[in-house]
Amino acid sequence: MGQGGYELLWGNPAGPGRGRPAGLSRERIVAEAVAIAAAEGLPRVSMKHLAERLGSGVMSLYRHVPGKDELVALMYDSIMSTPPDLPADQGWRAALTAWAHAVRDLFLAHPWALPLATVNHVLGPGEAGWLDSAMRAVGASGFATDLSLASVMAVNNYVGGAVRPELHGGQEDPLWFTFLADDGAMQRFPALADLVTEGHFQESALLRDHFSFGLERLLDGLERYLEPGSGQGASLT
Amino acid sequence: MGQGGYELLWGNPAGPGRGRPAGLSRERIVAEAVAIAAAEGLPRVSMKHLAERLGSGVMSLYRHVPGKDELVALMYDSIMSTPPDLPADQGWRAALTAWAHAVRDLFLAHPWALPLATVNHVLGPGEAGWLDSAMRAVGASGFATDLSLASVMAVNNYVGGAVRPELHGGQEDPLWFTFLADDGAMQRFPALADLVTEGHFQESALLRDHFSFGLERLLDGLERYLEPGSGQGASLT
DNA sequence: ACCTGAACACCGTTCAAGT
DNA sequence: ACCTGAACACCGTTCAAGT
Repeated sequence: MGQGGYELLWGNPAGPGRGRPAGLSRERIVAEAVAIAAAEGLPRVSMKHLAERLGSGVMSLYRHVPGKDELVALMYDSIMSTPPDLPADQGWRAALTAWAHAVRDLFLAHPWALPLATVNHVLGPGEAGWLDSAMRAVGASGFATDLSLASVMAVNNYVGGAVRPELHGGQEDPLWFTFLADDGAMQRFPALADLVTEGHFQESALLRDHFSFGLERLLDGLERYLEPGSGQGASLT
Repeated sequence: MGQGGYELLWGNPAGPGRGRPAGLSRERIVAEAVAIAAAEGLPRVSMKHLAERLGSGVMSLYRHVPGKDELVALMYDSIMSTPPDLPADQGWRAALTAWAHAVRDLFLAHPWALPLATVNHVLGPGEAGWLDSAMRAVGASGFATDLSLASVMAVNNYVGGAVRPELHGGQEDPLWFTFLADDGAMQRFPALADLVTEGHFQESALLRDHFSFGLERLLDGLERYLEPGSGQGASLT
């Protein structure tokens, strides 16, 4: 216990309402930090800039938040404060499909959050709630917990990777393949050059197709495993 | 063209050998930066610290590299300088399996590089070579290019997400579920609490099982789509 | 012409001075 | 006791002084 100072990630929501916003509060700080990240990008979230936006002194922030790292953790968890609504009576596949698209929507709405997901962080109550909702939805079909977890993790892992091209592609600054579209690179990697000229890396409609295509394949594979149809039982190893 | 200063990402490998290492060179700078990231973590890669390690002045680095961002791009691409060896005559599934594990090994060997993959970056020749190797291996089975791309992307996206828990779990400081293992959280998320007590988030053997499990499901789904067995043709949409 | 130290505008956080 | 400004140890990069 007492891991660093991340306790407040799981702490009470800043106590019962005792009057007006009264100036600074943890909620207001986190909300403003999220707003800055959304509007100007995560690197612009500095204690100095944040305090300026809140009309307070820099050091006043440290009364409500132990430090920058914990603030970022709170920002990340805050965007997952409400778990998604999942169809309860249409089976595990419909539930996981809805869940996957909810995760996708979440990261499309908060592009700054995706790199944070790939960094070693503390599981907060928000993220735990999202995981829990998926586990319950899959578990409702009666699978063993380890099998449910493996399935949820597989979908979660896929989505985390698959949102990435959608975040970067289709925008005004397609950094990614800039150099592929040029001269010598075309000759070095002919298999890739075709794809660039056909627009597979830039058109957002194609990228969305890729997201759904991979998700459907994964769910097909899970379905074959979870509901073999034939006699073989379903065990993890 | 002239995108910022990332041209040198695709430029010649620093000219023909003209004598001894002679002090500073782009290769030496990038290699040392990678060594620092491996030993002390990416945040410790600062121009000042790097120059100190190289026994040079800070500003001398800017003679060989436009800036920090471009240096990081070069670091990232340098770890993919040699594409993986793939089995050439055992079909697309064997090739993609080998490729997926090679990507996994790459990020396990360079944990600092995974967050960079999720950030908007310029495709370098190294990463292009890895993609190209996968495209050629799958294309050899005769699928349409867009179908090959969708399959390679699906596997790539899955692996990028699935390596993540392996990087964080199984180490001495399992930050992730620290608070799940405690008191009230267990009651809020009972479905998750079981998994913690059973060790699903910490034991690296189980995490490796998860990686393979999801990959096999995805490949099963791709196989059913690419080789239907029944009469239906294979088209992307 | 080439190289690089000093200076600048930042950053997160400690520490002690203020009330 | 609570709050917060000044100070510290960083950071990447510009700019002009050095050779």
